[in-house]
Amino acid sequence: MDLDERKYKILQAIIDDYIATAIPVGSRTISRKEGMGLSSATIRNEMSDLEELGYLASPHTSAGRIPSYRAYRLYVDQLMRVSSLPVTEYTNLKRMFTSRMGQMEDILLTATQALSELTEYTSVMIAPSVHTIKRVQLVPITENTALMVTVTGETIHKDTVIRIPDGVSPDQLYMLSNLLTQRIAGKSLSELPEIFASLSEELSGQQSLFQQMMDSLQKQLKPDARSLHVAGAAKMLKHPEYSDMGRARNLLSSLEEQEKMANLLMQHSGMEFSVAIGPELSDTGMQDCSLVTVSYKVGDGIGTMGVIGPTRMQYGRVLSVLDAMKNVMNEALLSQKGLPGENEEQT
Amino acid sequence: MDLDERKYKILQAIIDDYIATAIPVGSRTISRKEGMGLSSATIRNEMSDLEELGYLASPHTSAGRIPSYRAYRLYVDQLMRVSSLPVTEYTNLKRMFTSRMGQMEDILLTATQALSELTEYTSVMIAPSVHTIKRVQLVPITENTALMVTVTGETIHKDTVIRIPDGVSPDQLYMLSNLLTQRIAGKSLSELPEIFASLSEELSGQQSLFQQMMDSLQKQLKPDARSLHVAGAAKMLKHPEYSDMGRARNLLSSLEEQEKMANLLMQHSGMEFSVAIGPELSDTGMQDCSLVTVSYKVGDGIGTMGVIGPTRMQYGRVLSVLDAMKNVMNEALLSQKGLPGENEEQT
DNA sequence: GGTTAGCACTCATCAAAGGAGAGTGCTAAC
DNA sequence: GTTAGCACTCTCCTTTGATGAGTGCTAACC
Repeated sequence: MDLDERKYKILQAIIDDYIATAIPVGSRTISRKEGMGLSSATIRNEMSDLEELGYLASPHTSAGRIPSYRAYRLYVDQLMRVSSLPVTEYTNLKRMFTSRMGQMEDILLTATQALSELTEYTSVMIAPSVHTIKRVQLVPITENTALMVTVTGETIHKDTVIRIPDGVSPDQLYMLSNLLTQRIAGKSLSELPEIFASLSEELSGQQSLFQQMMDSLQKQLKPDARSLHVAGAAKMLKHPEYSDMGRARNLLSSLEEQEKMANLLMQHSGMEFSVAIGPELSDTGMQDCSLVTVSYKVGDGIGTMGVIGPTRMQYGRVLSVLDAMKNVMNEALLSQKGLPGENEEQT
Repeated sequence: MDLDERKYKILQAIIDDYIATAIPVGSRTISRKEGMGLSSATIRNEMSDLEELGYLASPHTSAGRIPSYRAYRLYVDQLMRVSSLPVTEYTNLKRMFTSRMGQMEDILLTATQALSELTEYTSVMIAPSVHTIKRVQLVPITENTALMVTVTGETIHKDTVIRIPDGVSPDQLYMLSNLLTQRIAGKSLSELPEIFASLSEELSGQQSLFQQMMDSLQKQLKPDARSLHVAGAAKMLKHPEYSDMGRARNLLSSLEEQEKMANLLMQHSGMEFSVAIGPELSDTGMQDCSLVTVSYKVGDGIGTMGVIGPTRMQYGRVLSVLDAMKNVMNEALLSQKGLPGENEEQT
């Protein structure tokens, strides 16, 4: 079952070649490769073995071989070399984030677009989900409505409209906000129910208001589809595997289903790196794609970004780009706090 | 130069047919149409005239004719009949908005998706831009930063992170917010500079803080690319005009350029309806598309939504869908305020 | 004079046929 | 174990011819 040294080498050469060209690779192509030193006939025999082992497949009798999903799995796990991103590219990337970057949203948007530009594939990103709250404040809108602003980190905040019972003044809302903030700050989602329970005893008569606040807090702490960014979907059409219209449309439709995509990414959340190949994505309708993801941290929140491409993906390149992006984003998010002297890590 | 009754009728029949089928229409097809009562030969003569007048073109000698951009212009301006949306579809549409709709964002998202579903084209939407402010509030985040929340309407609000000078307490921020709100509420962008001038005299020493707030207010009042929604881009691939990969990619890339799209929509902002056909869109890289837009109002803000499709677009249908959507959105946004009894119009 | 039937002509589209090229599998020799 | 050689397979491309839709023109018709 195990492959010997030579088979590994040949398989790697085949995959490398196929990733680069997208055309089935023949025995002669490999035998002519630098450092191979074997005739095409020998390669042919080895290829035949590899096919039997399930690593290669031939589209038809007299085409070359193409790697199977299994081969890509092996490639990613063992054969691939991941070089770090060239310095020039890395500095370019960094520069994109040092210009007038404002909000979290801007950073995510820029990162998503850059990811797609650098890889020539589609990129997806979900904003970090957060689990503790720093501050809650009610901002009056009309007599009977207020905006509930939740600050969950230096850079992340969300809002919902809340209905206010009659006869509650703006100043009362302010007091309430302060009280709530005091009790809630630093607590996690699971602790909220007790806090609310004790609070509503203290401040009885405001049940409906509390209930609303509780509900929206819970909603806000869950990562939602709205925090999903997708960039470079059109880039997929560049790759020959999507010259078939039906396939292309399928893929693009999947990418547009924000909920689905967000869930998919969430599944990989927290994993430092992860690579899902072809059939491993079958429940998402993207059977002939691969998804490479990395997670990044912002404060105590974890976000995930990924690159979607054909199974014949430049895994090595994509991984190095993602790794670089993770670093650059971290730096950007740290410096973005606007608090020189408070940065926890190196600049 | 003017066309007689019969030419109008024939041209209309040709355009209708071409819009429905996307294949060049021949003289026989038209002559067989109900209520035409002319032989193919006669139609042929008329078509020949129409071609000379620039309303028709033939892809090659023995294909039928296809309408020119000029013909579509004429069609939209004079020939087309816009029926209002069938009642069943309208009620379906309404139902989508009556379920648990929360924020403005949700409504926009739903509307954009529905628009694309109903028309089978791509839809775009920008959130209403606003010109007066109802309330400003600073919410402390850390020692040195605060979130500036601006409420500009019952449903619209934006936020930016602001840097706070040392030694300003949360309560001071609250006071400041109230003072600012008092002075600013109901004023428009152009009046802001004076207000700030007089305020900064009163509260000297807080120049940098004021400057920041001023800057972000101005930024917030401008509609930005971030408020753009696009839905159903993949739908374009369904239409035969985009079976050519290069063309399809061009279009999809354009759709991804949020800034460009937002600007394009802004150009049509305020117009009740507008239709831009083919070459009229040439500066956007979508020469062979058409864009139909309508504007909708939310409070004193005006938003714009549109549908992008091939020049061979079902203009009548699209217009009626957009009109219906405008109404439904208005209702949704009114009822969404959560203030029964305060609705300015019928429910 | 407008309308129509008839006919020659044009051109895209489709299917069939044949050649070229790439690649394989097998066999026999090294 | 490795390699050269060769027959064989199958896709891809081009050519060819048939089909059919549609036009433009002319001459006849009302």
